[in-house]
Amino acid sequence: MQIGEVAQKSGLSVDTLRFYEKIGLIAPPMRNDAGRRIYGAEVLGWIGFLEQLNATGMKQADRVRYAALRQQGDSTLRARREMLEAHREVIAQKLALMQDTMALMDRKVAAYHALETQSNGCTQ
Amino acid sequence: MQIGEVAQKSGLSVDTLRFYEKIGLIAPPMRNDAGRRIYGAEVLGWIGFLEQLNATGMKQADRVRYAALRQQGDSTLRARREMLEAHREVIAQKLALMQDTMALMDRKVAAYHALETQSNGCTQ
DNA sequence: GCTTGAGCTGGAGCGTGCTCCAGCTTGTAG
DNA sequence: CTACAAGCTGGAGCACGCTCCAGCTCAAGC
Repeated sequence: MQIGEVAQKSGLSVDTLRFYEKIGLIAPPMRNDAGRRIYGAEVLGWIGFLEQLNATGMKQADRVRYAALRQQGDSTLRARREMLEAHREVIAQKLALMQDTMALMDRKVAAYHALETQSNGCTQ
Repeated sequence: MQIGEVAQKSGLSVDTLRFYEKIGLIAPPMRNDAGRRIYGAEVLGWIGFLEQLNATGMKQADRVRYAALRQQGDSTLRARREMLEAHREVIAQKLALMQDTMALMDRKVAAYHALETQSNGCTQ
C-alpha cells in the first residue's frame, strides 16, 4: 500500500500521515525502489487505535510516548499497560462528565420547550 | 465582584475572563467609577455551563453563537434549544466511543498483564 | 505621600496539531 | 513519448485558544 491508499482507508490526509511519521506516531515504513513509502496492512489497525486515543482526549505527546514504547518491543509492556490504565481513568472521568452534561442538556431542552410555548421566564 | 474574585472562584484566569468578554462568551459587565469590571454572581453559573460545553467538546465558535443567542433574550429560545439538542447528540456519540475505548483499554490491560509474566507474543 | 497590588487597554507571542507550498522524481494511461 | 497524477523533502504558514507584556490608573495601608 502506498501512502495515498492508507490515507483513503484511514481517513487521515497524506500530509498528516507523513507528519505522524515525522513526530514518531507511525513507524517509518519500507520504501520501494523509487523511495516511496510502502505500508503493511497492520498500519491501519494502529492508526485506528491512535484515533481512539485521540478521540478520547489523549494528548499528542502521550501518544508519541506510547508509540515509542511500542516500537521498543516487549520490554515496555508494563509501561504501556500503566499508560493505558491511566488513560482508562481519564476516560472514566470524562464519561461521568458527559453523562452529567447530557442530563443537563435534557433538562434544559425540556425547560426551553416549555418556555417556547409560554414565552416567559429565563434560564441560562 | 471584581475580576480577580471571579477568576479565583471560576478557575479561569483574569486574562481568560477578559478574552472571553472580548470574543463575546461573557457579556460585558458593569464598571465602577474607576472603570473596573463588576460582575454579578450569576456569571459563575454561566461560566460553569460554558465549561461543561467546552469539556464535552463544543467548539468556541458555537459557544460564542450560543452566548450571542442568550443575550438576545427569549426570542432565541428555540434556536438555543436546537443547539443543545444537537450538542446532546454529539455527546451521546462521544459517550459511546468512550465506552468502547474504555472496554478496549480493559482488554489491552488484561492482555498486557498476561504477557508481562510470560514475555511472549505481541499486540498493538 | 508613597509604595504595593489589582485592574485597565491594545497588541504581540505561543503551543498544538496540522496543512500547504515549491520544486523535484516516478509511474501509468493514451 | 508525453502528459498528468501521485509521491518525495524541507520548510513556511495557519487556526485555535489562550497567555503575556508594556505602560498606564486607581485604592488602601504604613
